[in-house]
Amino acid sequence: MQPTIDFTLSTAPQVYDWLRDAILRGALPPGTRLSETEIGQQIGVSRQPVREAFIRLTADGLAEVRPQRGTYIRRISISAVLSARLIREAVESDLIRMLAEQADDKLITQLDQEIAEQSEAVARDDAETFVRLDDRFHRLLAVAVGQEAVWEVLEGLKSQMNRLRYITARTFDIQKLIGQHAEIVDGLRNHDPALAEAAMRRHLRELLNDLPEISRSRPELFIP
Amino acid sequence: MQPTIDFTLSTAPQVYDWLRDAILRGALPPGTRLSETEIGQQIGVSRQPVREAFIRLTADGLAEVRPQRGTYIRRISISAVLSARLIREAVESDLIRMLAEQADDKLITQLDQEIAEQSEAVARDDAETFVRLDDRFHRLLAVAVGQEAVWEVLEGLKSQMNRLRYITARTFDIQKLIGQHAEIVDGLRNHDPALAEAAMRRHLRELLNDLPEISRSRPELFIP
DNA sequence: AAGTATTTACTAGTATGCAAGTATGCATTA
DNA sequence: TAATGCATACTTGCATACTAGTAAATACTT
Repeated sequence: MQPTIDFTLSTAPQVYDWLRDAILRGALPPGTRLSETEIGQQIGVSRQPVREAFIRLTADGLAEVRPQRGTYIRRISISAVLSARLIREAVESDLIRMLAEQADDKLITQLDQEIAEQSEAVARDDAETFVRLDDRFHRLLAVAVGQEAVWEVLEGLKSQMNRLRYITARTFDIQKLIGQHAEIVDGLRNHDPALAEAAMRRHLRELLNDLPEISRSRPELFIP
Repeated sequence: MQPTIDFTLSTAPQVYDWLRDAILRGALPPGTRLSETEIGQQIGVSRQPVREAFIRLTADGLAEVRPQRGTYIRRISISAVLSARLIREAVESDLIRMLAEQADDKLITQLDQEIAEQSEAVARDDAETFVRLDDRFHRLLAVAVGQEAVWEVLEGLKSQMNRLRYITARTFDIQKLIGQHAEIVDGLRNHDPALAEAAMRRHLRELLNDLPEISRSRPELFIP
């Protein structure tokens, strides 16, 4: 596990991107102890850019600096995950209602195509691709109502949820999720805001179904 | 304009808090050029803690570092402000619906009291106090449904909106805002989720009424 | 042997030095 | 006069030295 640093560019952002990705993928599990010096030596840079990466990770809520003691990967905050889900449901519900009133045939066709791709991925048992396609599907809905900036905000909030997703990826019933995507698109196709919203809320409420079980079986990963 | 640095604590976070407050209050208007060295000399610390404060401000979207050129206070992003408002409306609407089903007499009394305090502030023509009370009112609603963490997230998003608020504070029709607060509480009093939600949406949709005018008269403060 | 002081090896926080890129004003040139 | 080259004074990015605080192992005392 080693990043490729391009020394013609600034190193600090590259260190940040590398560490952030590693945390979200679970390669650096909660509670892991990091050290500015150690990481710096590992990738061949001084403490300084590593330190700056740690500061940004702390601002993201992904790391925690204990002065004169060390820097630790933060445990997953259950309340932060639940908050992110609630916010996502509220916002995407509003967006989908707006979209139901203005969706045109071209968009519906595009969304049907997205769902077909998702089905292909699940047929190949390719969970990782599905996660990517799922993100793209929801993003596309936001872009279609001209609210790409809103999705960017949700993306940031989702970081805590994503950490969970990598832990629980196997237990998802992906086929069911795709069916829910189809229900959402049906709501758009019929220009029925209430239907689309109901489908979206049902969909997003299922995302954390297995949180209680996971947090019971792996308590060392979580804080309230 | 000078912060008081407590040298028994870490200085970097203190520098960050000071600069952030100055930006949100408009004391450092968009486009202002900062310098690590200059700020450091001004408050008697080295470049390092100032630099770390700049990094966090950049992560907040409040500053922008141009390598080898300087650090600048970011202009207010109109799309970010609009996104924050949309998200706030979606989330607070959901929260107020949940609250309408479970609000008890004690809470209603407390909210009535809050509104009374707001009226006192407007009677004294004390706009600054009203801004504080307004924040407390909305926060209280979130806390009452057990979603304080959600409000913390909204607080972060609101930073761009707050910069606007300090510019436009005088032009607000505060009396009208208080009336809308009362409508929201009436919805809760009658345990009528639809009524409460409608009042909340009406309320939050007015917050940016004067954005078009402000952005036309002060274009140097904004980017699309 | 148990408990207490001390040493030692770490940690992050801060200050400073150097390198490299940028902007600006001035001198030079056509 | 206008345009170009260049010296100079900035800027941030990174490396390094030093400080102070923490924790754990070790030595010492009772």
